[in-house]
Formats: sequence, C-alpha cells, structure tokens
Amino acid sequence: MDDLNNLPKTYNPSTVEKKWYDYWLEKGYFAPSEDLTREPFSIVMPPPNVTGMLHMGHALDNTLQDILTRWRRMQGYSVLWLPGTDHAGIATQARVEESLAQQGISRHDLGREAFLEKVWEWKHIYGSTITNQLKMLGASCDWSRERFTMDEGCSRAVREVFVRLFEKGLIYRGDYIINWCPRCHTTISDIEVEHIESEGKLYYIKYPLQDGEGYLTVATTRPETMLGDTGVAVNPADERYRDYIGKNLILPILGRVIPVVADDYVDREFGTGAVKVTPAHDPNDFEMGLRHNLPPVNVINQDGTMSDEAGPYRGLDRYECRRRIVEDLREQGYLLKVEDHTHAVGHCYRCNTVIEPMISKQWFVKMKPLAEPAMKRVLDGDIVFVPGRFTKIYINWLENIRDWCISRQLWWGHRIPVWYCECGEMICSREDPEVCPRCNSSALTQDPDVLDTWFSSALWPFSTMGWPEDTRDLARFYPTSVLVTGRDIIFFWVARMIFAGLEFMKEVPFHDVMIHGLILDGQGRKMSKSLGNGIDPIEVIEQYGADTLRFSLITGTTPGNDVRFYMDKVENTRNFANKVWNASRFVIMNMEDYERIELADSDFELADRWILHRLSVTNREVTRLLEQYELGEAARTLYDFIWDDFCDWYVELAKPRLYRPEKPRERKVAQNILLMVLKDTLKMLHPFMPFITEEIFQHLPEATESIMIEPWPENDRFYMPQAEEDMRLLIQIIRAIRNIRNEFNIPPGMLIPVQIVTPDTEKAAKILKNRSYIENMANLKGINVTGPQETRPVQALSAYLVDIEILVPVEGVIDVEKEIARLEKELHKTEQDIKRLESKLNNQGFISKAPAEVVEKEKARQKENLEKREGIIKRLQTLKG
RNA sequence: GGGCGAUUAGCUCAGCAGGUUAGAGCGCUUGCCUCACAUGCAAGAGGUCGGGGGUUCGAAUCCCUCAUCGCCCA
Repeated sequence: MDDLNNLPKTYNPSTVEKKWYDYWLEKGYFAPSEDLTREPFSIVMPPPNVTGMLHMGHALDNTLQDILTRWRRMQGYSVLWLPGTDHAGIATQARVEESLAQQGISRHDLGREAFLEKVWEWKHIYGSTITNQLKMLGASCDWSRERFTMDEGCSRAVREVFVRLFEKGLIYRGDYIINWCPRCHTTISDIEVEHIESEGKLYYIKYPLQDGEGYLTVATTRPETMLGDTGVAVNPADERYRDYIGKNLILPILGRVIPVVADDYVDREFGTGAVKVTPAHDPNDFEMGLRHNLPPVNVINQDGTMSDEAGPYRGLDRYECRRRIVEDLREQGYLLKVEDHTHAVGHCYRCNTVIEPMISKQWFVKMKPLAEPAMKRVLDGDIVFVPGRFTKIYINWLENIRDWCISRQLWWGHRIPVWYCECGEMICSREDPEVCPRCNSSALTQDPDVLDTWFSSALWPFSTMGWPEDTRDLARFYPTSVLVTGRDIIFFWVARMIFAGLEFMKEVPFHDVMIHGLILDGQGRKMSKSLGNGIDPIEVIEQYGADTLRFSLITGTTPGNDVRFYMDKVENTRNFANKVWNASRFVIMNMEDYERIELADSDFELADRWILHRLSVTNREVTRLLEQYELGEAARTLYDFIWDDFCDWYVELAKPRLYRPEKPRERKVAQNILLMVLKDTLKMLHPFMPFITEEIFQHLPEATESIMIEPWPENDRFYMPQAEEDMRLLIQIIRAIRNIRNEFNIPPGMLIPVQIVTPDTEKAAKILKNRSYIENMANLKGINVTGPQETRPVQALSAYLVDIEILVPVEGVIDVEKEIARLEKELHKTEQDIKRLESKLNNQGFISKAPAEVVEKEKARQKENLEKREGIIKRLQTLKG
C-alpha cells in the first residue's frame, strides 16, 4: 500500500478506477456465490444495442442496477447480474448499409450471405465498445455469463419459441394491414410507430351519386389515397345521410363505382360526417372493409411511389401524387374546400419517415390469449411496478392489445424458421428440413424475413440462463428479483417478457419492475443527437470519475420521474467525493499508532454516542430506502450524514482528543470510533460510489480483501436517541455564539468568554459536562454556567434559545441601539410562536383528539418559549434602563 | 377525446404512511487560506408549498375542482 500519510489533497479517480475494476474481476467477485445456503438475488441487464455507445440513459439504468446488486451482495445474497447485448436488427443493419454505401456498395450487390458476414465483422469490431463502457461505469455484472441475442443459445431459444407458438396456433401468417417504413424498407409493429402532431390540410371532395344529380362530400387528410377508395362510410345514426346508405357513388378521376355503407366507427363530428374508405392504406378502413366487404386496392408501393392501380399517377412519389391529385380535383370541380388541420401522423421511430399503412403478407403473434395471464399476474400482485402508477399503463395497453407483427424485411436477425415447398406445403421446424414431409421434394425455400428484435428480447430472462435446457441457473435465478428499466420500453419489452415468461417458464420473469424516467438536459429537453444537447457519460467519467457520474445521476431523483442532468450537479457531486476523500484522509493521517481496543461504556463521550446513534439511524434509513427502491433518497441520506454529521461535527469534536498526549486512552477511543464510523459509512456508500470507497478502504487499518465483499452494516445496537437530544442542545448553543461572533465582527481568532444562564439544572449540568465542545467549536476562553438569579454583565451581547440565555461580554462599549433592535426582532418572532402555540393549546379539539405525546411536545415547547420571552424582556429592560 | 405526471426559495429539485421552526445543491450577502478538504469553513438573506373549495383538532402531504406545462395512448 502507498504511504499512509502521503495521500493527495484531492481525489484523482482516473488513477484508481481501472485498478480496482480489474482487481474485482480478477478476484471473481462478480459471479454469484456458489454457496447454496445464500438466497439468490438476480437481475438481467436490459441489453444495449451491441454496436451502440453508452448514453446517459444506459448510465442511469446500469447505475441503478449496480447499486442494487452491490448492496444485495453485501447483504449476503448470491447475486447474479447477467449482462448482454442486443443485435438491434434495423439499427445495426442500417449502420452497416451506410458504411457500405460509402464504398458504393448496396447489400443487394453483396447478397444475403456476404452481407451477413459483413455485419458479423462489424459486430466483432464494435461489439465490445459498450461493454467496455459499462466496465468503466463500474458495473459489477457477471461477464462470464455475458450473452448476445444472436448467439447460439439465444437463437435456439428463439427458434423453440417460434415453433411452439406456431404449433399452438399462436403464430400465423396472413395478409393484414401493417405499418411500412418506406425508408427502412420493412414492416414495423404498431408500437414502433410514433404519432406526431403535425399541421396538415383537410380536403373536402365531392363524390357524385351514380344515379341522379347529387353528391356526397367527404373530408380527408390524404387525398392521394382516394385512388384506393372502395367505399364511403357514414354513421348509421346520422340523419343527414340516412337516404344515401346503399346507394353508389362515382369515385372522381378513376370513375370507380363505390357504395355508401353505414358503420358505427364513423365520427359524425369529423369533417362532413362522411368518410372515404381505403381498406389498403388505413388500419381503421381495413377493418371497415372487412365488415362491409369492400376490397382493398393497393395504390402505394413499398418505396412510397404510386402503384399501377394509381392509373395516371403511377410511379409518382406519394406526396407528389397528393399535390397533383389536389390540382386535378380542383380543376375538375371536385374540390370544395381545403382547411388547415392538425392531426397525428405516424412516423417510423427509427428514421422518422412517415409510415405507410399497407396490406402485406406477414407473420403475427396472436396476442389475446397471451395477454390474459400477463394481466392477471400483475393484477394479482405477483409482479409489482415501482412506482405503482405504471401498473395502470401496463394494464391499459394489454387490454387494447392487437396482434403483434413480428416479421421484418431485413437480413440481420433471427430468420423465420419456416420453409415453403413447391408443392405448397409450409414447414415450421426446430431443425432445418431437408425434404418436404408431404411430397418429399428437396426444393424448399426458407422464408426470407427475420423476426422483430423484440421477439428475442422477450425471452431474455430465460434464454440467457440456458432455456430450453433445464439449467442450474434457471433453477436458481429464475424468476429474477427485479427488472430495472426506462418507462419508454414498458410496452416494447416489459410486457412481452411477462407473457413470454408465463407462456414458456410458467412463471413470471421478475417480481419487481423498477421504472425510471428519462435523462433530460439542463433545460428539461430530451437529450438527442439532432439537438446536440447530449452529454457523453464517458466524457464525464474521464473528467470527474465514474463515482461522480453515478452519484449525480441518482441524487435528487424520485422513482419514475425524469432526471435533469447538468454540469453544476456533477461538480457538486465531485465536491462531495472530495469531501469523503479528505475526511478519510484525516482519519488515515491519525491512524499511525492505531490499535483496536475494547470500548467500555465509560469511554464514550456524548459526541461518540451521538455519532454512533446518527450512524445507526442513517444505516436503518438507507437500508429501508434501498428496499423501497428510493435510491435517490438513500444517497441523499448518506450525503447529509457524511457531510453534516461526520465532517462538520464529529471530526471537529474528535480532534482535541487526538492531540492530547497526556490522555492516551482518549486518543485510542477517538481513533477506534472514527475508524468504525468511517468504515461503516464507506460500506454503505460503496454501492453508490464503488471506486473511491474501495480506494479509501484499502488505506485503512484492518482493511480486508475488498470492501465489496464486506457485510452490509447493521448497527441497531447504537440506537441512543438521548444522545441526539443532548447534542442538539449543544449544537444550538454553539450556533448561537457563532452567530453573535459573525454579526458583531468579532475576529475569528479571538478567544472570548461566555456566560450561559438557565433555570434548568439538568441542562446546566449537561452543558457544564460538555463545555469543552462549546469552547472549541465557538472559540471561547471559558464558559460560566449560572442560574437565573446571578448578575449579568451589561456590556454584553446576548442570544436566547429555549430556556437558555447566552451572554457574550465584550470589551468596551457595545452598540446598545443595534443590540436592542436585534433583541426586539427576536422577541417579536418569539411572540408570534407563542401566539400560534397558544391558539393550538386552547383548542379543545386539539387537546382531546391529538395524540398525548404531540400535545405534551407542544406544551413543553410553549414553556420554553415563555421562558425565552421572559429572558429577552428582562435583557431589554437592562439595556434600556 | 382518455390517462398519467409536474407546479415548493432567483434556478434545479427533495419532502407527501397528515403533527418540523418546510429542506438540499447552485446562485446571492458577510467574514475566514483555522494544522482533512478554498472541490473548503463559519454566519446570513430568501418560500402565503400553482388558484379555489373540502375532510380533519391539525394539510405542502388526503379528497374535489380549475389553471398552466410536459409525457403516454386514441
């Protein structure tokens, strides 16, 4: 170890963090204990995108998980925190395609196999970036169990799940309306569509009746889709249109004959109350089409251009087509009016392109039967959301769930395990089939599509533990204890893991779900690339250290709420880390002759009992808060204890005892208690700030192998509330004297005498016994404690608290006017207090209904107030007289 | 349209199993390089807890309502 007395004045994280992380790794602390008598505690890490970079959201998510795992590990659990990465189909494929595009190559030039090789190459190059970044953060996950959604085991699980669902009839293939991203060139599921409010237009178009003169006016935001109209719908209860139902209209431009149908779905208030029906390009119209037998006509191609069905507009881009069609309608007299209109337009969550609903043959998971148990188990309380309000969001979503479109027109991902034979047979199989079981042909072609990435993520809690094998890990660590994740992926991931877990493991995947908010910038905006307002967590780590980043991310936060992240906060935390460092440095500097001694009751001073009591209360509180996932509050509790109680008071009060050669026992006692308190404090701080606590711990006497395997403190035996009360009195007195010194500019170095007057002999005795605290902390040259009948100096400044009068005699003449003004202000305040308490105590309801101890407390306080007032009045008389 | 969250000191936020004198950090004022720390120490100023109503002996905390902002769903 380094020279104990030669620690730098400021903590330098960059030199120690890697050292300790490597040490922990080498010691194998991150793997769960093999001791089967220990209770298991497990978390699976939400897998980040394998080729991604760590952003603040990851940093927060993994900090929370690391705090929980380190804490539980110290509590003696056998802890498994299982890390891994996700293949992120669309994102990764798009990245590789972009990079190929720079060389002028498209994936189609390469062909499927060669392209996939490229992606794997890419994965091997960039795949460890984010895991290395997690290591920099201090994540104590078990890297020996690291998984990847596309590794052999996970892929096997995916295949098994697909086949089982297929065999059960819960996976089907069919022509349905799906969301198509013309830029990503794939379908996306309903929840991957982001609805963004945008300014658009509402076009009112005349659709003439086939027979006779009149026409119906429909309103639409997407006139180009009229080319695919196969009907017009009105609400059956709408008087205006009753006579039109069943009649035919002529679709302008194309001249198609289309019927008027009645459907409850139609909102009579919207537009004219008559809506065009385009079954091939709108989800609601699709449903209506099914109900009324209106055929879909596909007028838009997958690249966003108009199809052959679009007649004169074929080949045009969909927006160009809109422009042209509006023009033509206007020219031909069909366009009645155009209004400004704000509506929600679906965008691709990845590339922000406006998605195109269209009909396509895709694979789906039938959701209703899976959703039922997933709702029930949450409602039964087998899975608890923290905070609880997210339960409702989860349930609402599942109640309205639609089938999940799982096929993607990508190459990177788990290929759908279905083959088609020339004879028309469809084969879904765990093993790649050689020949068709029906016709024996070997001319089989596999479905070209891959599965939605979230399909494999849904299996994460058990696929990572070896399912479908019966593994030891599954037996021991499934269900996991808690899932920690952002509120933005409750639908994408949490809900799906729950139904997958229930379906395949017959058990929930986790007991608790801790939901956290998003990281926002200093002005409350989402961090985003386009805004350029993101802060790179790695830069923060490099500049301030991982401990500081971790602590800044969680302090002052409430579960589920968004977190603003800004550099002021980081600096404050850095200062806190430095405070911890220096307080420890102080302790270490005074430990050269340390030896452990048995402490007797008589060894304890008030300050010792007080700090041990505070430690005990802090310990109890921090543990309770961690149990309730209130990590921000737990951190704050520690912060306050360390800075206020330990540094500002205990260390200062212990100093004189350390420097008194004539009393060696006192030095030993102070050393022992300082060390004990510091160690327990560091242990409690360790889950939050793993690196600095280990670094300090290893410099302390009696250091063990590592702080991270030390037992979590349990110091209920130090619960001594009387010490707290006594100490509070002394602190109040010290503060009152310091206040006088400051207000009257008494030089900080000047020693002054003080007279303390109180009628309470018990308090007088306590003050007398601990007079040295007051003398040292307020820089006095003596204290004279007297009863109220004693004379007081006139040339003195004074302070009054409860039933205690503090007099500071000063040389020369005091500014009587100023002193009177100050006391009168204090008198006024006291009288306000008295009045308020008086009305409370005169209230019969309060006396009879409030708990006796509350009443007693108020009575006692009133007594003190009255004595305080008495003292101030007398003092004022003296000064004025 | 439905749901959720927020509204507390100049700023950013805690507190909300009802009972404190409503807290913290930053910022501000004053004084200190006091032998762990100036990334610090001491003292201080600053709040009718968004408005209104209700429950209660007692409300920042529970209920209702309105307003503003934000998010999710349709």
